[in-house]
Amino acid sequence: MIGRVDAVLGALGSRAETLGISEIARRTGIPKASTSRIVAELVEHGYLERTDAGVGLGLRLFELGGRAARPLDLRRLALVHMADLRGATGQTVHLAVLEGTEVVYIEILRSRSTPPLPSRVGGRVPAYATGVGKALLADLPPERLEAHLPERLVPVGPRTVTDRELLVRELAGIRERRISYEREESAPDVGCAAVAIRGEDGEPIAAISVSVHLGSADLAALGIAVATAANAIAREAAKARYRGAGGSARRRRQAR
Amino acid sequence: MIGRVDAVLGALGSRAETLGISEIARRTGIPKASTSRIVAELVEHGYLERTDAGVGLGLRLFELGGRAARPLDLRRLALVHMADLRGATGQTVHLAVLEGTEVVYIEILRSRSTPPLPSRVGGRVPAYATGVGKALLADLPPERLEAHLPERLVPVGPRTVTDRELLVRELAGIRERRISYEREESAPDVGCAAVAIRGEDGEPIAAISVSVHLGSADLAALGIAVATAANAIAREAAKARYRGAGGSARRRRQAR
DNA sequence: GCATGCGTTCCACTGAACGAGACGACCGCG
DNA sequence: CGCGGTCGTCTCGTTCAGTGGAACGCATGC
Repeated sequence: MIGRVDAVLGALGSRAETLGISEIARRTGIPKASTSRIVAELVEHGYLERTDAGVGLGLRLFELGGRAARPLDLRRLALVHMADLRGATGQTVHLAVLEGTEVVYIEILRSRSTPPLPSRVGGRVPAYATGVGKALLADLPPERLEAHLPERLVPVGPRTVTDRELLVRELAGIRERRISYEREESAPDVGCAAVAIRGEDGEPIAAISVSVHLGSADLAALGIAVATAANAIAREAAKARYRGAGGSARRRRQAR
Repeated sequence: MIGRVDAVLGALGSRAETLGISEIARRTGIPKASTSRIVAELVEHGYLERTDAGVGLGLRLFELGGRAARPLDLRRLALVHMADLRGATGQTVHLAVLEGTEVVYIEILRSRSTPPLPSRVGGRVPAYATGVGKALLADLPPERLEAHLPERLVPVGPRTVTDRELLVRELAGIRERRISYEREESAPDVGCAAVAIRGEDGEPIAAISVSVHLGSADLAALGIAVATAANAIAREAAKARYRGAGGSARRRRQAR
């Protein structure tokens, strides 16, 4: 049942649109009568809303979304340091987490000096094609890397690395030097320096980055500033005993 | 089933905390075994996350929340005008919608000149105790007002109007002059001028306000600026054929 | 060791969820 | 205007997904 609810919500959330019952049914593969019933119940509870143009995601999600634990925690830890970094560099600053094979943007402090970026708070981009994503992938133990790479590396931007071996080698380099660079891998004309942030247990919990017009700034110099901010956030996380999400067996063992 | 899911999500969202299964069960009245199963399924789909401290709302809600139709639409219509208003007044600007007996804040552009406000994007406050709420209540047809007032008007701030007749009379005055004022009804030391924004069909779709230290500014003068911004937003809404949420019978009739 | 509380799993039960089909409303087209 | 197609909702017999009490292992405190 929750799978069906998720499918309906996902159909409406994938492109922030309103759809009719029949179209939702087509997209989710759920029969029309069932779709109608599920939608009616979701509307009743505020998760969906009816408009003249069809059904859209409802205010209840907006309210609950603002209370999601990880964004709240990470923002609390990172926001002042992000603002510091934006102040120091004059560029757009991102905070993102790794989720499956993608990064989800938690917070974006925008600057006019940076080109318009396709990134969106709450949005997802394939991790391998972004600076923050590569920083996070590089910080994983090698045996866990495979789970976070899709089978095929599809081009996202003009210079996305789609060769798996090349990418793995790049990640090894990032692991060594800790700073990840992106050059037009996710969007044209965009460069970026990113660093993973570690939680109390040394595991990566998020990554922070500065984005620029490619070629307009020295990425290596920016990388040092980003690493500085990442360290400050990591220290806050350690102080708060913060470790991100996941009650996994691995973490359970370490805690006991 | 969706009612139970909503109860679980609501228990975790009401105070942005993490809880154990047993505590969720106690708060929702759902038996522990069922709670455990529902939680497991919600975790599997990303709506909840497990941490060391318990279960919290998950990233999926964060992602979907950012795609809720009404906040997206209203922000698109209102954001530049809100920024204009903040620029002109130097104060914090709110955008809110009426939902049941409460307002939900859609966007808040904060200013340092305004005292720290308890309002929060995605948060709820009783409508009768806020400037934006009273503006929206006043703009309702009288026969629909009762549905948006709670049985008992509970004090929220030091000067909340808790006498029903007094409030109804005040709403009538707001209906006449259109500008709603708030003086410490929702929080101490806070004054506010607010105006309802109408959609294409003339129905109230949201309200916009400026908040100040009470006594630090002329609320009537601010009210005129707020009305100016509300008009501009209403014009955008009309241009976009925007009418807010609700596929009600009343609206259906007018559309045909 | 005992008591208490936690979270998970099991399993018999049942009623909530299910989907095919019907139907009225609406729309576009000839 | 009639027809065909699509929409969203409702009906109803079916069934299986969801349910909750009980059991259980684990952790904690006394």
